[in-house]
Amino acid sequence: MFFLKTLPSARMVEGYAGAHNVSAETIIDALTLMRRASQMIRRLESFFSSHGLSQLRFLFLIVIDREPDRDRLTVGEITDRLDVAGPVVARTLRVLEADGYVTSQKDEDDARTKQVRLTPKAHALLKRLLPDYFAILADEIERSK
Amino acid sequence: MFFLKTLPSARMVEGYAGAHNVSAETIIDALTLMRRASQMIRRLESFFSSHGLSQLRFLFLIVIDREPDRDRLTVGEITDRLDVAGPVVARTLRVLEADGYVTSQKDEDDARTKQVRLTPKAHALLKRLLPDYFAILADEIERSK
DNA sequence: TCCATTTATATATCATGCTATCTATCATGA
DNA sequence: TCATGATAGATAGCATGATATATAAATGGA
Repeated sequence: MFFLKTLPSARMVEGYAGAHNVSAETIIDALTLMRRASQMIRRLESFFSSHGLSQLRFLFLIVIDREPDRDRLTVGEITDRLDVAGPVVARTLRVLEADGYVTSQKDEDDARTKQVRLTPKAHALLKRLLPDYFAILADEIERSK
Repeated sequence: MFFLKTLPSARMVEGYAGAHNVSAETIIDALTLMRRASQMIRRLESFFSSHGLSQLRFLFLIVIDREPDRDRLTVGEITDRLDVAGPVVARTLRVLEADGYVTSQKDEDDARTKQVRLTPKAHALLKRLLPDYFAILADEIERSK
């Protein structure tokens, strides 16, 4: 998350020592990118929160759901696809399982690995949330044009 | 922060029910925006962390430093400029004060408000960090062109 | 004047990110 | 075959975001 409400002007950026190597415009572009993304993420988190989820829990479900030709992933495969540390995945799994969105069971060939799959409740939730999710993304892109 | 390492393809987005109201391309644009910003923010946090700071602590100092014609801000003014909740500002202030980057004192006219100003140590730190900060922003913009 | 309201900031507590470390299981080569 | 190292995942504990609430000072109308 980026935490500045009002970006500096190009003049202000130029005023800072060290900004002379790069164009102030480039700096403003970078700050604008982070600001826009942060506003988008705040809105998404608020949306997910109103449905008892979070962005991470939603994406956790999505990466399983979107896998072609498979209906389950191991914890490690989920960790590979999500940009968070392993322990966060482990805890998120515990929460999603407690909430009845996923089930997990030991792999029968390798007792170290755990297979995670979505419940019907999760499929129903995704089906319900995706249209609004896409609508928010589209709206945020539109509004900044 | 956005937590997906690999974005879905346009085809995959189209495959999801509800995506038909908006173009898959728009959705990909939004996801790309969040992904790029998140990578940028991760890199910045790592940079700040290696200097004993965080993005928030850095921006806290910046908003005071960049104020024209003033060398101090109240806690409320800092909260107005930063996109975090009040209690986070209060705690960040405590940390920055303990680290010797800011000093604070009660306003003499209004005992409720507290004036915060940068120490010479903070000015020196900003002067040292800003060139690298701008270089990272510029590099991240370049790399995604 | 004085009590009710507003304003400025701090405290308490929770949720969730991180790194470091642990346990259990598997694989391999002397 | 069994000790060594690699791999999968979980646990411990910290840092820092959020919301709800408390405290203290200023303000303003009866």
